[in-house]
Amino acid sequence: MTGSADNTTSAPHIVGPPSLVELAAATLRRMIVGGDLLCGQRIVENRLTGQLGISRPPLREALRVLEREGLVRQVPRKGVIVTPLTLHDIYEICTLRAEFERLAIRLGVPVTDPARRARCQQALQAMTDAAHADDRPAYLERSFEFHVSVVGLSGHARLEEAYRSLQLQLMLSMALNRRAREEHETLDGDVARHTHLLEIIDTGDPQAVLDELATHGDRSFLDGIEDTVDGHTDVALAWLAQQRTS
Amino acid sequence: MTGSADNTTSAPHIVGPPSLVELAAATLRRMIVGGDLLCGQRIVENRLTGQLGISRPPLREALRVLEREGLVRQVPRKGVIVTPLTLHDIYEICTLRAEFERLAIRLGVPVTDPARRARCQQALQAMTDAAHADDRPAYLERSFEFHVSVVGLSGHARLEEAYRSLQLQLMLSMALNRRAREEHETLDGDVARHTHLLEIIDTGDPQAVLDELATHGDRSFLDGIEDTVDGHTDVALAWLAQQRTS
DNA sequence: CACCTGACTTTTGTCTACAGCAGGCAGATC
DNA sequence: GATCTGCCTGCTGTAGACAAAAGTCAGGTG
Repeated sequence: MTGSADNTTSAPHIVGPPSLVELAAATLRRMIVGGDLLCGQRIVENRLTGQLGISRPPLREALRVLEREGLVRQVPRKGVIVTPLTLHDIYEICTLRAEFERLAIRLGVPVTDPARRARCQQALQAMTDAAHADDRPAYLERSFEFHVSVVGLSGHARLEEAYRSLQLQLMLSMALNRRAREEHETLDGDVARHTHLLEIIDTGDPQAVLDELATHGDRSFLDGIEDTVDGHTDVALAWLAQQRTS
Repeated sequence: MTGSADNTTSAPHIVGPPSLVELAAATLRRMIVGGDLLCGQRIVENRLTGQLGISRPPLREALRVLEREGLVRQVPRKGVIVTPLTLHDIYEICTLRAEFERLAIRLGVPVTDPARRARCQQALQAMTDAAHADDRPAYLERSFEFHVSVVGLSGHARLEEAYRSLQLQLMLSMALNRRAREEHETLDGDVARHTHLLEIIDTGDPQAVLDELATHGDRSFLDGIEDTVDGHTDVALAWLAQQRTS
């Protein structure tokens, strides 16, 4: 009626949000999961403002966001540190992430909305492109988005958000031993595994997808992880042992 | 070695954190779930600074926190509004919350750590006290904490956190029709139901707890909810119909 | 009479500045 | 020589102020 006929899509923002807060949050996420900031390392606000070229208020807001995402921990009057992960934390992250994936598959397979399926396909394509370009940082992000899109098959935005947070923390865990990321030689094999996963999803059989997911995970980063972290809970140790036997 | 012998507990902060951000966030949470701020209502920062007696930076940080919790929605350059809930949102919130509870029970029952069991008992006691004092706002908060403590039986802090966020959004949903909160006559009956739940937990049978939870929910707030919200997805409508038949 | 256009007001986004607390270090005392 | 106390630096927490963008309303024009 009042013009603007192409506003049918419910896109919240057509043009990227120029908010310094989100920019800073995104940059900090990359720095943390990329290993530029180590677990337990203290983050001094004034230090980062100079590094990012912004002022303290937006940086502080970004840090609040990252705190809610579980990437940093804020102690009042003391400062903020990159979340120090214990073995129990890693156990929590991995198991919950798997449970969320299972739940999403249970709710979202067989796929009803073609748009969701298309989103997975698009993410997989982006992954493939990054693999062919041998751009490992980009590949990691694309892989991240693909997994999120798979969880998005459930149509539950809140589940997707919770999963996104856990996935970020998983990447933080993986950053603990940098070695595991180097030995991740076969990007193409990884792409093949994900392509296969999407194929199984297309069959519409939830159980088949769950079975595939059970063996899908990349558990190489767990090698020798108990030497680099503290917090050896008994349940965590039992879980770790079970992960290695299967 | 260097004195301070009683520092065995890993308490992060002995004295409460006097951070204005957390204070403001807590106050805003109460205002939102209490119905002082309605869904979709716009929040003007300067308005609230005068109301809370604080400055804008801490308020903005608090709003970022609440945004991550799903209580408010921030649109760049436009402002922040209380999250407008659709029927599909309510469907998401209720189903995911139930799934998280089921997951927590599966992971946490039978109870291994006595401290977790004690926490539930303590929360239940606080609920009972609030019921006897007929303090409904306090009862709502205590009930909230009890449910969180039950999920905490799983020992998964991240699951507990995700559940806490969903529970908050559920309270936001309940605030949609204020009538449901008034008709909530029998506080004592509610206490009895929760006491019964804890007793079943003590039996150590997860399936029994799941069965109890299936009929435990307070679904009265769903009455006529489809008239007060938009976003009638087909899955949401189907779920709503199913909720009423069972 | 309806619509467009312009300036105005309100509100958000950001920056700079100041107050208060925590940790470290030097000096004095036992 | 060891320990305790007082200062001192640095950082966080908060406040106020400025600039830019969006919404609003009045006025003019077709």
